[in-house]
Amino acid sequence: MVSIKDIARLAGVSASTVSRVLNEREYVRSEVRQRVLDIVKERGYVPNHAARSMVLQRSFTIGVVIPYLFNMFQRQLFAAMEFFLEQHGYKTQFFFLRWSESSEQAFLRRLKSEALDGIIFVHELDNPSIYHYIKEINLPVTLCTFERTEFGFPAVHIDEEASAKLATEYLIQRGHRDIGLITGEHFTFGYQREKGYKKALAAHGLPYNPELTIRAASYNPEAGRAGMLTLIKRKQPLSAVFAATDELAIGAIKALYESGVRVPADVSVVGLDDIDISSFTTPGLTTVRQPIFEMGKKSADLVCDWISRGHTTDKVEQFSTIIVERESVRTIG
Amino acid sequence: MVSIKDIARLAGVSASTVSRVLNEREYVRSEVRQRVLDIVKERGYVPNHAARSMVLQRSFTIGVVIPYLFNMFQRQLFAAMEFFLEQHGYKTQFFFLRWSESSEQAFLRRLKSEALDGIIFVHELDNPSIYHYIKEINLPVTLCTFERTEFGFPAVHIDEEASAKLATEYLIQRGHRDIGLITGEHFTFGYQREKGYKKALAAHGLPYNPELTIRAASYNPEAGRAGMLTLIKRKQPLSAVFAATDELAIGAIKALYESGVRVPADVSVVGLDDIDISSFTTPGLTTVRQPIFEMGKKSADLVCDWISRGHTTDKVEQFSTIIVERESVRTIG
DNA sequence: ATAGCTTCTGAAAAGGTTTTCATCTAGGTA
DNA sequence: TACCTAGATGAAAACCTTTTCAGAAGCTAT
Repeated sequence: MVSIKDIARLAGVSASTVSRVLNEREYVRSEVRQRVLDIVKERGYVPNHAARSMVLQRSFTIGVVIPYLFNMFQRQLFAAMEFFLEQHGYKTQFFFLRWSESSEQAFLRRLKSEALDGIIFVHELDNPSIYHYIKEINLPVTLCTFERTEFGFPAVHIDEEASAKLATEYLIQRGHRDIGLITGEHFTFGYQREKGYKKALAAHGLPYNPELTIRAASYNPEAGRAGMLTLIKRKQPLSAVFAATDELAIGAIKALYESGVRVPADVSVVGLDDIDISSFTTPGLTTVRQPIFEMGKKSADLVCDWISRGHTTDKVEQFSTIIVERESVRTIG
Repeated sequence: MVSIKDIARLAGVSASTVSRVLNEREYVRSEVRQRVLDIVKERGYVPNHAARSMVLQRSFTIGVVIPYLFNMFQRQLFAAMEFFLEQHGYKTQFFFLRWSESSEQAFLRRLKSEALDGIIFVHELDNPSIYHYIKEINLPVTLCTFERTEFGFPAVHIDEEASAKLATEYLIQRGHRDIGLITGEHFTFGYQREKGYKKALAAHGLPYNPELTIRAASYNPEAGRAGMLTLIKRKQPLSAVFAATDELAIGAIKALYESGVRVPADVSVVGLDDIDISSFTTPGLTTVRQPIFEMGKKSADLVCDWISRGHTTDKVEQFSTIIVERESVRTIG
């Protein structure tokens, strides 16, 4: 590997001068500059990243921290983040937290060992000690899909509760009274969406029947399918289901189909997220759209803002959500 | 940030000794070792990654290079790779190639600037110059989803052609004669799968009708939907479609459904990949299974093998594929 | 002629680690 | 007693950059 010293020697100048040329500093004769540039090009010289990041005390990379459930929603979010982070000149480094103490420790170690320039947290962590640490070392950060106002971190999110309420009310307005819920555990959004569902019922004077809610093991289609199957077994009156994520909804529809229940003729289903596969299911999934791409972009912009500005902007961006009507809901009565 | 020197000072020893303790070298009194370890723990010291990687001339990270089509197949592949790479003690760094000359140059620059310990290439690149360069600098590498025997790189892949042939023959054996093809461009697997389709027709004495093949703009559901729509417009006799990827198939089914054509009653569809959403579509997608998880694992194992062994194993692992029967195909006649 | 700028350049330090080499001590051997 | 060896430790070099500081050369203003 060719180093800056090699270039210096070849050009008959010092390493400092080469560095000045490369970093576009002033005070170097244009004739010298050209000579150095030529040699750099000829030899294919590229600055060593480790050396640079050591002396500069930064790594030009943003960490994206995410609990290990690598689903379709996250895929879309990542694609957006990576794209815009790169536009800002940063590399993206993913950290998949695997929900164990040791994985959290490992994360903290990596956080210290690599001089990350910033972090995006996707989904809320169980253990707030990490946030305290980040706060303490004053590392640029933004939260994505949730907020924690007490830390003063910038955040981008939707109103989870209101969105779930919107989905549920959509069903109520179409005459549904016996509405099931399939949600998951461990993540705040799961609980918030459950709360939104309950609020919708309450707002319309509908009783809450615990027999109609399923707390699935995860948020993926398989969990949705299993959840729907047990819901069916309970033999409660049921005309519609709100699934807390589109993936759960897709699984639920499959379970209904397998059980000979027609969607939406017999049971209606609405999801939340609007991942891109949702417009390709049959029937098309009626759901609440979360602007995934824009949220990814905004997250990237906010960390980079903090970094370049040198201090937090403390900005919380709440994106609004809308119903997107497809074919999985019917109007009754 | 606390450095090795701080620990040394605190423990009343030299930095060398601390380093020896941390790297589990011999020749350090157990009493001293314990003292150092205690202080390391107390201060939360973690070695600086940039410094280590500079002196060691390695980065403990594997690059995963992939053309920018971040689809569901790749999501599953990534999840597997990242998981096993971490088990081997490596970090994963993704490089999304965005199909421009400049993006390839940028990739090469990053390749040189970060001392990657190894690379996994997913999907074949248009431009073989990168492979030549890798070969030249003798960087541990493995190819995933394709092979290039002339370079002697280890590879994990399936027989694309045979798998497509298998899918097509499955339709032929069920009495289908007028079989459409929806594939995509730019990627070798797309062309190989097309070839497999043609071979199946030929092997069974069926004529190849170019009016029945669609070369879609991409490999995602949207492209599949658009492709199917134009195929329908051509008004050729058609009883089945082979879609080169499951995502294309999902889009095709949607288009059929929108056009009032029943699947599988009127037209049968088979895909290839068996991504995990395929068992959740309605009807369930009959497809050819590619062992995605195992392939991801194997790719990780092979690079790590090369690294630890110090020389290439030159091993090409061809995974076998099987039909997984679901509900999107009917038997006629 | 002197002092004081400007422009350009190089030497050297710094950043945090690993490793080599040298040194020191204690114990064993001739 | 003199010498050697093994174990334990520290000093210093090396990895590759950037940046600070100092100095040289050429110019302008006094």
